[in-house]
Amino acid sequence: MKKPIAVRSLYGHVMHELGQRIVSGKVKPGEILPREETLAESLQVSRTALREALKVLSAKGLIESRTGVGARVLEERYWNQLDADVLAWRCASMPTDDFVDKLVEMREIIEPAAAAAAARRRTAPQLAAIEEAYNAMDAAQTLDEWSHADLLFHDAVLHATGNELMQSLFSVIETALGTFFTLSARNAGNFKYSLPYHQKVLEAIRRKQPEVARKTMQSMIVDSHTNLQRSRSSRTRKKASA
Amino acid sequence: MKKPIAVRSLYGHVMHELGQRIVSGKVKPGEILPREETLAESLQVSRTALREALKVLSAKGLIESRTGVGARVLEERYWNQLDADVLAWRCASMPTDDFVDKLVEMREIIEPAAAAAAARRRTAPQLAAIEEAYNAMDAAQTLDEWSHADLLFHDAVLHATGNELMQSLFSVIETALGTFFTLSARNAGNFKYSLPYHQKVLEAIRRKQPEVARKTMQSMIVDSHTNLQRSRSSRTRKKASA
DNA sequence: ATAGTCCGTTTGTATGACAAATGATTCGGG
DNA sequence: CCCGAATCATTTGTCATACAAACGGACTAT
Repeated sequence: MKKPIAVRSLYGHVMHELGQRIVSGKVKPGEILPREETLAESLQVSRTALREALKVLSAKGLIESRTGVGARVLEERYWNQLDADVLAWRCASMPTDDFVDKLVEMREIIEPAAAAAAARRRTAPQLAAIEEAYNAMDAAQTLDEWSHADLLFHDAVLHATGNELMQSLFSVIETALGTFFTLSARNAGNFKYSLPYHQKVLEAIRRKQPEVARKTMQSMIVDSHTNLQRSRSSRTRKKASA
Repeated sequence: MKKPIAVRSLYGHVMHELGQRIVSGKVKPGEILPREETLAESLQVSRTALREALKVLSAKGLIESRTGVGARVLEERYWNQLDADVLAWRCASMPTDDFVDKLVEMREIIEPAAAAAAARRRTAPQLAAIEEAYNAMDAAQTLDEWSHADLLFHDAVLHATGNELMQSLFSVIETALGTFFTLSARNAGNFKYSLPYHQKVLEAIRRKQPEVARKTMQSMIVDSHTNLQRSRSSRTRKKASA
């Protein structure tokens, strides 16, 4: 789930700006950022605000500051790739096909297992939350309403596993679904095509049938991936004919 | 893999102290921390250092600072549970059996899938890295050497998936294995008992046999979980007889 | 050639000041 | 008496400045 507040403070803007520069590759791993005073000046903020941004970027594993040397951009293997901000920055410009595939692979690993665990252990209120999300999906009139309810559904399933480590993976699912909605926005005709899948998952979790839940969730993801590839190839064709 | 530097600066100490207080439950979600000036004084640091610690804790989703109100501890669902620090704080005092089970569940979901993906896509250098780790495990004389090599092995497998999102889950495996080594330190007699499993995983990845790799990894985790439960029940018995 | 020392550079920490936002309190009108 | 609006105290947000500490390269003496 999203953090309560999403407003960006001054330091937030700076962090966003620098984070995006790093993730997008405008500054590459190994490079040293300009010294704090210079950076602060070029970004029009005080050194204090800049330093808070650098501290957070450092916590996300993007940079490492050392006395007397400066802030070095770390290699990608040190990046906190599951961090919601890092994921968002990678999707800021149109995400690579390659990256989309990786997101889907993560979903294929996480969500079927989560659905199975939820079917085994869900409590009544957890089931109710899933059902509520499903009903919202059913009632959705616009793509926006649908995508919001869809996120709620998948979050509720993760929550129903009763394993909070699982739920922290929501950032990955959120990014994957967000990308999917963006890419498939043009063929918005039948955005509710996956509703039956969701219903089957809900039913399997209600009836405590782990393997049914797992397989159905698996099918849903594979299916949505297929759809994505279709819209991807049409995009390619469009590009080639242009 | 660990970050290059592990030394703790002043702000690091403060962050560690406050983070542990929150994760351990000494201050509970919903509570407001003392005002910055007071906190800084009681921790013997300047407000500057304190604020950097608070910013990072805020980035980890543990707290939320609001002007005129103070820093509120957020509910656990907002915590960045996969963060290496948060995981470490949860294990700081002897981890709950409940938490260990959750770690194992994550391993059961992640690692078999990772082993399968690695068997499908590993490059020659990636395989070499896994093999090197295996050889180090084989040659290990002490529990320390073994655990270090073991971490390298599992990290190399994650790396061989070619999916960097996968590799960021290493923090979970690291914490799980670390806990395992701690809990099973007393019966350190045959700490190398899982070597054959590792060999089979290595071979399956070498021969590009995804399903063999998946199943073997799965068995290894189940087996180590069984071992853990054994040492856990002996601990319980000891406690009961005391 | 090499080890040790010096020195400039850059981050780390401390301090003091003010701006901005929040929530409670007070005041005024109905 | 009730309710809304202005006011005020409190707390974080941002800025500016100063100095301490660590790092790396240059320089020196052996």
